Amino acid sequence: MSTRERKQREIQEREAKILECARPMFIEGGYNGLNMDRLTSMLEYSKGTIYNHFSCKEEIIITLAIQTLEKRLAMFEKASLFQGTSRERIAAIGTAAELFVKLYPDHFRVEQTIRLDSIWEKTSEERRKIMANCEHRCMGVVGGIVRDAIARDDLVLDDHATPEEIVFGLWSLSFGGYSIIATSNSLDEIGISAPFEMLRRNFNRFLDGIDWQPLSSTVDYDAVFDRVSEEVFGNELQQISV
Amino acid sequence: MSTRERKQREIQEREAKILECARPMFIEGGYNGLNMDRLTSMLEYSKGTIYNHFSCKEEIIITLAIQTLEKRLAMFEKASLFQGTSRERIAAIGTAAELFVKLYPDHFRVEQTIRLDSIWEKTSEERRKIMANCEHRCMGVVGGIVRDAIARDDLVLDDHATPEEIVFGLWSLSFGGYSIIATSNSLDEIGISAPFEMLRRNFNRFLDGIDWQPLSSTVDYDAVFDRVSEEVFGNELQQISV
DNA sequence: ACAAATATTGACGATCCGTCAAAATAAGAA
DNA sequence: TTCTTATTTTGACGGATCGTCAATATTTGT
Repeated sequence: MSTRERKQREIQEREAKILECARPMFIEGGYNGLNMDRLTSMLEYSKGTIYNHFSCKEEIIITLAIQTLEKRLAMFEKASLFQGTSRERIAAIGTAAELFVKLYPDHFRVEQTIRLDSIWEKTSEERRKIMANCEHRCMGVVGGIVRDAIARDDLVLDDHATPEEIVFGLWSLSFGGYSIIATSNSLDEIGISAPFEMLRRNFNRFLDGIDWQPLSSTVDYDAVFDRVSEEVFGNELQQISV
Repeated sequence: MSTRERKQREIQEREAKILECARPMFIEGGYNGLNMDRLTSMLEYSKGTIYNHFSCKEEIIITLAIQTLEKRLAMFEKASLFQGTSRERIAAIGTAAELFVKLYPDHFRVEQTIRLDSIWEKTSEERRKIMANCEHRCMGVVGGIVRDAIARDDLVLDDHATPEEIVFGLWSLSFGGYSIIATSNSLDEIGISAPFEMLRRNFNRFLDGIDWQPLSSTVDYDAVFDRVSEEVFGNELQQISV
């Protein structure tokens, strides 16, 4: 029965090939750039075979998104294991987020596309769940650090605030910042140069705002960024120049 | 020569009609939902006439975005005239941003679509400039308040920080937050209920983080939100229930 | 060796964008 | 008013692309 296994492996490999071919096409020209006819002619498989793997174009795109979301989750989980104060650990998450954006600069465009309702509607419930799962686990990792900070008295939340509210804040700030960086043309012109550094400082301003100890006035979190980059993500970073 | 003027007016009116018809189509089904053939058959004009106004589908969509961006700019300018401390005035901007999102809930989807590279590329330089202008002026309004706060000693920036950096922070936080609210399904499940209130509190956390006086611990900025809503935007709000 | 089940193919139908030659209308001249 | 010229409007059509499905090829089981 080894033929059965071989067949399965071949199917897996083919799926990987399809995605490998589709990704640069999408990066190049977005939703319209990913052309099913061209994809067909570039691969050695026919239209029908590709449609056996993915029931529609949108399913390919959401799978591209899932691929990178899984990388992000892995990076967040690695970052959360960083040894240090709770504030250093949340800084490590910030580092992971920034390095992720730089390692996979196309991810935002894929995710932005897939979130358009007209496209989202055509994706399968199954893959949507995988995406949601990735996201929830990412938030879970961050939430864990917030709760840990509270447990260690590094952070005190006022009356009705929840850890999720803080996670939402960090998420908003990062997501918004990276979206602006990714989609806005000519930030320079409006006085925003070195936006990544700006975002990092704004991240610290938010954390200082909730009095998450120790404050950025007493600890150099840029140094933490560098340490995390090297100690935790040294491997990943060899491929690019930050 | 009154016929010439009449003709011009008719063209203006027709353009308005096209956009009026296109907007609900786009809201309903996004980029694909805006169907040029259907648009044609719903209006009493033919395909060619519509293409005399807009050289392509994307031009219609960017014009929809510009329409609401102009409303936002007007709201920001109105908000910036609010009489009070600099911190109250920035709170007024926050109020304007939130009310804008609630008044024009479809704006984010339009803007998200237009920012996709594959669509952006097809828009005219002319309309892109109009969009950029709207955006820059919005940021200018906010920047003005930040500079005013510095001049009044309500706010002190550290060494290398610029007013633009603060604007970028507020922009990231708001844009990110509203994007998440608009596109994320089931925020409830992950512990984020009443996200607008959360975002407002996070907005204040950021401002407290940079020590913008007077802090939210001494002033009830929710009350300011209510005052601004009524005093400045009472008219606009009659049409909706916040 | 043959039958049944499964996988693959690519021509085709359907949809939709944008064009352009022809028709209609408006403007100007006689 | 009537005829000519300029402008505007029309909608049938070409071209591109998505997804289907009957026909073909391959694999599995007896």
